Amino acid sequence: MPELPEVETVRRQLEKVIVGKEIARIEVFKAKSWSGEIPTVLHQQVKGVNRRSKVLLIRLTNDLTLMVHLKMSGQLIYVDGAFRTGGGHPTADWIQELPSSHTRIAFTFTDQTKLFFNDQRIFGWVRAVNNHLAEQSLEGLAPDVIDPAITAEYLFQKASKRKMPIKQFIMDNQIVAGVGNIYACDALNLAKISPLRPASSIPKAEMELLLKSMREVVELGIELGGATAHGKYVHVSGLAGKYQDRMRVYDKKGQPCPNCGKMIIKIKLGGRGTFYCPTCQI
DNA sequence: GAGAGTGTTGTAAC
DNA sequence: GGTTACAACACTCT
Repeated sequence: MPELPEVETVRRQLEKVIVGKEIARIEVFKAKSWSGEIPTVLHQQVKGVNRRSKVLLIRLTNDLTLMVHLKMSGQLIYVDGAFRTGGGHPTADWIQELPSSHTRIAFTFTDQTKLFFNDQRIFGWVRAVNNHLAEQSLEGLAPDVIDPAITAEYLFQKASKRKMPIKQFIMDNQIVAGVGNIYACDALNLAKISPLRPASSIPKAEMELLLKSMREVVELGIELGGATAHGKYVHVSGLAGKYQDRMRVYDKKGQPCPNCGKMIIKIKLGGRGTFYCPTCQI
């Protein structure tokens, strides 16, 4: 689930439904998914919901922050009585009882609404830390790709000493945050740049085009509520996103390239599936 | 049964 | 010290 647009979508939906609510109860079903002192979080109100890269920051009244990372398969699902909130269309496997076998943590608010943290692969986590610690742990993260602090000049400079493939370069959170595998593949296709090119070989003008392309696909992703890739087993706050219908090359091996109509191929790069068009991405 | 999956992090080797 | 490569995390689906 988590690419930046998915996390931002969750953030926006959460903001609408949990700000102002008081946490009455926390059930931890999987110890590995949680860290923090539960009593410090109880009876606190949610002040706001922020995001930094792919980390959600749920701010509480006592200067504590609940940091949430969904990693590969996490979901935050808000349940208000019998209905899930949001806007959009529930998917078929929504008709399930919560907590489910993948529920790792459940928050209950004083008005009896609930927030479930589901995570199939248990890579994700929720941490209750004080604000200072939260900031500290985010220090190494570069600004988001949609942050004006990221400029083509900055990327060009950073890339100048890097021989690593450009795709790995733009997915490096210490360079620029928020570009995951799907959006990296799509941005490179939009910019017509081969994912294999060494980062240092990209001239400034092309870097400008690449940055513009990264922003374009990420912003489209946010607009469409993120992607729900690989069919059904991932949802955005319980609702399917629509970006998957607009993906350019990701998961489209053998299909025609949106630029030139030639066939998209799949390779492995840095251990990750990488889709691109060898005809026009050069 | 093998391999792959939307993400990070730690370690080891250059 | 900077950069790069790769395994590991744990589980489900193809």
